[in-house]
Amino acid sequence: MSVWSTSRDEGFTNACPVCGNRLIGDSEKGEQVCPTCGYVTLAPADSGPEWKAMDLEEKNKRVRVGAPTTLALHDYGLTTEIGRTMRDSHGKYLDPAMRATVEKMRKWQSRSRTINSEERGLSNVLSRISELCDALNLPDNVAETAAQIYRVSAKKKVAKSKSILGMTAATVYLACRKCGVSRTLKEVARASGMEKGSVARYFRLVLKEVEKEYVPPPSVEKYISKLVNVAKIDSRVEHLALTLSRKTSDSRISSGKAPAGLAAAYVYLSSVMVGAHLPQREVAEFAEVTEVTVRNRCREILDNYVIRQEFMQSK
DNA sequence: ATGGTTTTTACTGCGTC
DNA sequence: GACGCGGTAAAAACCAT
Repeated sequence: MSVWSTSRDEGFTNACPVCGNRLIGDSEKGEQVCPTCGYVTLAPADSGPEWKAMDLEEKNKRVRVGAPTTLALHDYGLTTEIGRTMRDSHGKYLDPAMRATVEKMRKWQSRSRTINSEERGLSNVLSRISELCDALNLPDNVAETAAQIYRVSAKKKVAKSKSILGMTAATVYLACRKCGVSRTLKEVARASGMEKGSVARYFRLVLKEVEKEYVPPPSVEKYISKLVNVAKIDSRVEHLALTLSRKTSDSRISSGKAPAGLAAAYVYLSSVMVGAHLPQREVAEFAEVTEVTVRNRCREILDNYVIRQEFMQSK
């Protein structure tokens, strides 16, 4: 980052952005080469008009749409280019094979540079977002939503100098909630390899800055369906759990309680009533809560409602 | 930061197979 | 004995203030 944002004056004593080693080379020509990885940079001060003009032409041919060329070209006054001199860092001419290689590199370099750094960063994050969505087996619409959220937060500068990992996890989690897909913060955190707490922090940030109003977590019903799916439970159990949940939707029971725990309780109760009788242990495990929580929710449901036979018949 | 609420951890006792 | 279940106290996590 510092490499890209330093001013022209001090930009020449920098470390290689690829491997971190100190760059060496001809500052008069404006070229600097990394002795280790071969990274070459050309200072904007030395970017002569001839190749600049060529680049503009090339750009106009290749790029159909995008930011104004001046903006895209100049990278805020800092640009990276592989020189055309075909000499190595000691001024010696390169052999033909090396010339070809460098020529190829230069071509790619110039192509990739036609996209400005902001867009490059954006596409990087967007691909990370879709990776995370893949890992979580999320449907396309969630990935789309996540991408949209990130675009907005990038535009609003919320993502500025924030961890890419944190932002991707937060946007994906928010997208899940917006789409009503039941993925817990825990699951998203696990898939992204982050601490739950830090994902939560980023999530709150994105929620506050990008999504003006509060997005409620998925309903208990959603959790029930998910739980039944992942645990491959009889659909009769699901049906009963859902009716049970609807008939007893009550602030006394649900307010302030983790939906996953409630869902587990409904599924457990239903499994007993239907005769499948899953162990609490299993239901709790699939719902990612503890047995204690399942018991507590069960007790509260049974304390507040008399569950009559009708529920079982009305399947 | 704090206090209230919820969840988890860890442990115990009970009945049944 | 092992297993499933119910309960409890205390720690930890969470959330609004």
